[in-house]
Amino acid sequence: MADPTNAQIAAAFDELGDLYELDGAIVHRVVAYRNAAKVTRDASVSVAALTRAGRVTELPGIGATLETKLVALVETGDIPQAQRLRAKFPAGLLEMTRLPGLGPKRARRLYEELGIDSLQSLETAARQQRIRELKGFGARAEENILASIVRYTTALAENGGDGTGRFVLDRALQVAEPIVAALRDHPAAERVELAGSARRWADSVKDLDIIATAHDPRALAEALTEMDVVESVAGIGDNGARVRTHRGIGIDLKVVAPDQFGNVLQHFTGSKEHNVALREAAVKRGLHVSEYGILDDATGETLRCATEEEVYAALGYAWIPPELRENRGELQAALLDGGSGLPELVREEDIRGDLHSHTVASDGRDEIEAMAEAAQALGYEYLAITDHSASHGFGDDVSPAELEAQIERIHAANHAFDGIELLAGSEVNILPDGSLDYPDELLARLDWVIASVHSSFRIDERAMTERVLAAIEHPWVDAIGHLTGRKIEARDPYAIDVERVFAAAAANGTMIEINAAPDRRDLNDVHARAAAQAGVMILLDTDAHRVATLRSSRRYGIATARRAWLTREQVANTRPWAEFAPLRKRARGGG
DNA sequence: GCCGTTTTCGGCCCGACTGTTTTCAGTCG
Repeated sequence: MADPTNAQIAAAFDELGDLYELDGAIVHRVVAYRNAAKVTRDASVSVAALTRAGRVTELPGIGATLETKLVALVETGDIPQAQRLRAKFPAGLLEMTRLPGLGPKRARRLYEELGIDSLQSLETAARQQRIRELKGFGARAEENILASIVRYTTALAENGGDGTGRFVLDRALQVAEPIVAALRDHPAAERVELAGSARRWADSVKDLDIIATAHDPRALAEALTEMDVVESVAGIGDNGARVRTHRGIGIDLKVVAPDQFGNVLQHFTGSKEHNVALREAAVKRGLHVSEYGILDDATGETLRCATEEEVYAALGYAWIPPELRENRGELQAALLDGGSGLPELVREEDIRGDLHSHTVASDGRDEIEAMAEAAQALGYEYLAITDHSASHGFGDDVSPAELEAQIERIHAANHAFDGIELLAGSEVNILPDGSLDYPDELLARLDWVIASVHSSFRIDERAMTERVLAAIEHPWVDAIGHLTGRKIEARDPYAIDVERVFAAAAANGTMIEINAAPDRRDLNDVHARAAAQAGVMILLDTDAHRVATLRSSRRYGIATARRAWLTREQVANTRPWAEFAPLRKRARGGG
């Protein structure tokens, strides 16, 4: 049996936490499981392998008890305590706790006192007005439960996902950025900042938080509610407004006092895990952090901060870029006294070229020349044209003969354009057996080859890993594209042993891209950090299929790189062409 | 269940909101 992936282990911890919570365990025990799930999900090495090596308690939040459970999970595929609790609580009960407003305590009472064990029996009981008979429940509770069930089930039907209703970041920013700009332009506004997971550049967001200060808070709140994008207003007052846009995304505007702006912005930027860790560390120094200020036990005074820099400084830290605020070591690194130092993160303007783009030769929309002009407009020194290969299908495949003609076209364009190097490339399919779909002689004639998986996603982890390793070891493969194939909020990554992949890529001098397409961002932040630590040269590519995305996608790749703690040096295509060219495997004698 | 420049036991971030209460538990972010 294959080892469970980190994602599978994390899911097992989450499930056990939920089950223990239903079972009435103290909250700290439940939190311990949720922490362990997150640590596992964020781990850059195989937690199963660490468990086998007897080293898993080196992970923060994993102690002797969880180690025992991990051993059982790795060796038998399940955890005995989970089996026991699953028998005790029906699966429908866990689903009930996912309804907003219905937690483990109340769900369990519904189960024990009314025998309700599913969303269906819950709905029936609410309609029959049997729930109000329970002490602590009333008619309002029945209404809310029915409304929650409707929202939950329609969300499930609409996005086919888990009903969490998250938005890929670019969709959310398309809404958020014009709103923030408009609020900043409003005469009543002083400061307006996006907060929350959008400010941290997370893969997806649930809703949008905007923090502001204003001469006339009410006027600013009204300005938001009157915007065309707003579908409905859930609330408005002197402290802000809460609205829903036509796109279905909720926006919470908070207008706060200027001397607390830093506290509030820091609090609502999160992440939750970052804030909890920040506060726990502060308590040990007699400081209590909240969105209103920092209460000092010694003086009884509350420090209010107009800026985030003041908040972090008061707690002994350098200001931490929002992309790093995930409790992945950033607090330790930011300590003013004894920290190891935060990395100088790569920036959008550091990028000097793009190594993955498409044209009309395959499924792109624009011609070589248009893409070249767009790249030049971005100040790039190089652009690789990498259309799909011979077996791509969808009517977009490029036969070997067509590729030969494409090489000529690209080289001709390269002569026509001054100041930019146009690379004749290809995004070659990695076939299920690990072979490529062009002959080696043709691959050798190209200036650049990026190899990707575009078919047979569901083969098992071992086969997928061997498949990609074959490409990594291939002499004419310079880089690997979108390694895990995930589509954010739409398609899970395929099973692949990223540790083996990164080790092989580092050993072979094969680069791995962060594909910047906003619905891919693949490598993800955790993988990209692990890859760089393993010595892999990271690329930042847009996979642009048209002129516009050559620019517009780039910042999502940068965001992932920054969330991965990457510096400019760790991203290969921050280098000028003269330095990048010899880094290609084919230039290093790889062929 | 984890963890240790106040601890191997006794702590574990902080506050708002909701609905049901008459002082609060549960839930959420």
